[in-house]
Amino acid sequence: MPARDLQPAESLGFQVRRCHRAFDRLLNAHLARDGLTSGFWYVLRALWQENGATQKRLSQLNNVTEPTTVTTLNAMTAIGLVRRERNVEDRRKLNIFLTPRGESLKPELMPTARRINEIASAGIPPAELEIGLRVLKRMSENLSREAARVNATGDAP
Amino acid sequence: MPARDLQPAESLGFQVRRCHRAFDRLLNAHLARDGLTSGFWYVLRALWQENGATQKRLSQLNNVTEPTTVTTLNAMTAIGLVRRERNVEDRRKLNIFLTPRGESLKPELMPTARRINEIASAGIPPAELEIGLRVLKRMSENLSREAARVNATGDAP
DNA sequence: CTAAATTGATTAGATATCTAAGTCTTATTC
DNA sequence: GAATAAGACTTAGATATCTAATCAATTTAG
Repeated sequence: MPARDLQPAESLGFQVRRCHRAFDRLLNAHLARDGLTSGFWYVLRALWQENGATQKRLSQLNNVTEPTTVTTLNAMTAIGLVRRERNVEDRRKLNIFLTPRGESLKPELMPTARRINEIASAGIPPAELEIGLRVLKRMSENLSREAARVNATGDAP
Repeated sequence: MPARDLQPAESLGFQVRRCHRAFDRLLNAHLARDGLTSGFWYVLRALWQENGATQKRLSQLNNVTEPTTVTTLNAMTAIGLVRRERNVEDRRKLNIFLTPRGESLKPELMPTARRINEIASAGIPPAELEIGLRVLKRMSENLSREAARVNATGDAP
């Protein structure tokens, strides 16, 4: 039997994208009141966990490219959320540190993040949320591995 | 007991974003060979299902704003994938139709989409994939509803 | 039946993201 | 140990996306 079309509604890629847009829009709507964006948010969050991370490390944590991180950090430095510090052992590296202002946003913003996750999760059994999270992690791994392979082997499909 | 920090790894919003980046990168890498982008892809897919949809309808299906759809359709029209046709009953509307070229991409691109979903799903039990899909759909609904509410009520958190 | 509100599409301007290429530093190799 | 390769960051240029404001057609209310 011929495989029937993969319907958008049944495509994981489609639904992940759709869900991402929904999260991102609501998150930005909340952050905009403080003059922040979702891009800033993900960097702040990484630094709250791992203050002093390099730009490369931040890129990996958020799964964005290094130029994207550069742009975001430029904007964040300009408004005084973070500062860059040249690493003395390896002068290629820059370590990124939170300013007091960057630190101080944590108690204000963490509840927002929690709240948005709660809104998203409403009415979904905890056991299913846990599986959903596991599936997302595994898919990210699978896709990143394939992207690395494609890059390495010069784009074999 | 004070709620401990919501770790990025355990945040649905974070993992959805991360996974979206991974999907989008791999999809774009494949489409780039045909001079296409993931934005085109989602419009094509919607039209394969619902040829003649209005721009507003396409925006809703893909959960992007109308200006985004306009930009995407301009680019797609320029390279001859779709054409716009003024609706005669309601002249505010434009119906979007696939050109023969737009039609013809389907048999080439559908297997690619299927393949990327397979890569993403590797090693995940079907039952869990199904739950993952259901969770994503429900979260999209929850978040869209909240975004609509926030817009309507003038931004009450 | 006209004035006001709503709707679909667009334009304008901003931010985020990507790829490709460039700079400077460190590591490797002959 | 000088030449070459690799690594971390940056710059340049392109696309996608968003919000806010505008335009034209239709619907709704007085």
